[in-house]
Amino acid sequence: MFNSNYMHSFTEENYLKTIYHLSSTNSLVVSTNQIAEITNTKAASVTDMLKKLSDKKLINYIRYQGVTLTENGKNAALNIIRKHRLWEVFLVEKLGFKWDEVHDIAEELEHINSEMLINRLDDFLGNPSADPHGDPIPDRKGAIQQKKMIRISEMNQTECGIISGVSEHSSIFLKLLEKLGLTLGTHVLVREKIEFDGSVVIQINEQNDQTISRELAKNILIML
Amino acid sequence: MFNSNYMHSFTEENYLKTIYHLSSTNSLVVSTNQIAEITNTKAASVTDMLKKLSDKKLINYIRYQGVTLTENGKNAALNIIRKHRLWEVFLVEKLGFKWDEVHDIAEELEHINSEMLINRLDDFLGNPSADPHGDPIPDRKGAIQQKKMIRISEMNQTECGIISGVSEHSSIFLKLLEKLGLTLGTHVLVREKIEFDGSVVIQINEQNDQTISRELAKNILIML
DNA sequence: TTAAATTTTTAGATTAGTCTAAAAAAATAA
DNA sequence: TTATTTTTTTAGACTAATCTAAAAATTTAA
Repeated sequence: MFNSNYMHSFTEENYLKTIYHLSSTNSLVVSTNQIAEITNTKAASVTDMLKKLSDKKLINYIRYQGVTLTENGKNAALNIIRKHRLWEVFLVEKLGFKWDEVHDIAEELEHINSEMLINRLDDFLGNPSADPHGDPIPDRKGAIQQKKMIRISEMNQTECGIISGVSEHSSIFLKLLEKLGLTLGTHVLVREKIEFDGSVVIQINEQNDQTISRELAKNILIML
Repeated sequence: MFNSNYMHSFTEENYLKTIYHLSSTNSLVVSTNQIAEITNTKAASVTDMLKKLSDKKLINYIRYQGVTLTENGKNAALNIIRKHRLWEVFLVEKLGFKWDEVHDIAEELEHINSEMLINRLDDFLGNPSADPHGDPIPDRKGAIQQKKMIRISEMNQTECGIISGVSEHSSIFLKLLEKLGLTLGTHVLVREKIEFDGSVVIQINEQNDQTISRELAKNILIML
């Protein structure tokens, strides 16, 4: 019953997901060491798994040269990401979790295997287009509409927009944003950019001004 | 992160659940072969796992003599059963699944590890006392209030009651009950008991009469 | 453009959960 | 109460996913 043709093991799924994320945030071609770091394993273990995923035609793999996902591999990865993000919406919208509490639980739920389940969940949630962190949710065919967003650190003085995403998902970061009132949907206007340390003075929701560090400004995504 | 002290592997959890079920439906002491049959493994594999569970103090195990659950083992089993049944309620009540469709998905969901998740799910569902098949849901302390129920096959002529549970959970059986209008909450009166083959003539919801086989009558539970 | 450093792969071992075949214990029957 | 059958355990092997140590390939630097 478990692990039929079109199914992949828990571990294989995590590798595919990792390769997808690395491939879309860093270089298109992903290296063994990059994967080892994210999955908390050793390079030797990664090599073994890459051979296996390559045999299954889920990745394009050439020794010493890194990997890319095949069409099948990409679809599998997007499906896992779809499940992860839908479950996150469920946890926040229906069960009252905070946005910094849902990642680990969704990491488990994303491996539950039932297309019917996930499509019904999707409908139950009203077919949301983004998860609680603003990340887009692939539809049932794997199509993902990536909104064009810009980091606060890349904005110019007097520019403004709405906080629509984050590029860092750690609980410590999300809790801080919450405390500073920098949650999704917040209106941000750039008052001043401090050249010395990269910090930015912003106006929040057309009210108070606040200075945020470069580290913070780099990880908050704005839709203009 | 995975499998800390108080956590058990997917496989260990399934063994504990199986032992609990066998212990409460058959004899208190469970045999190696019984477990092998339910878990679809060989007796030799079961013996290996029994040693492991015994080392972890989850079962009382004496070679050649079968096993019982320890207090810890019983709590672990009840927690898995709680999760399984709450997820079944979720699937039926919130996602519109039918009662014969939820078992396999709940088999996967029951292994998701988060006490907070399951307690919030419990609240979200309105703290149900039974799952879609009428099986009682243990509370967060593992307490389970077993309703006193009787099989239709054990009822006498002229006795009546409400269908409140089933002792068989296969899709084929549940679909049949659905077709015959014998779902939970249905009122049943015993008109006649056919001695020859054990079939029973029943009146359904104070309306039409119907004859059901012994096999069916044995697996429908009534609250008088 | 060779030498040094880094990255990646191979070789061989380990663990969890499973298997088959054979041995040991217990239950049943003659 | 001995012989036969059944159940359970042991012994030894296999697979997936991991590891360490060492070898091979690639990249960087002198």
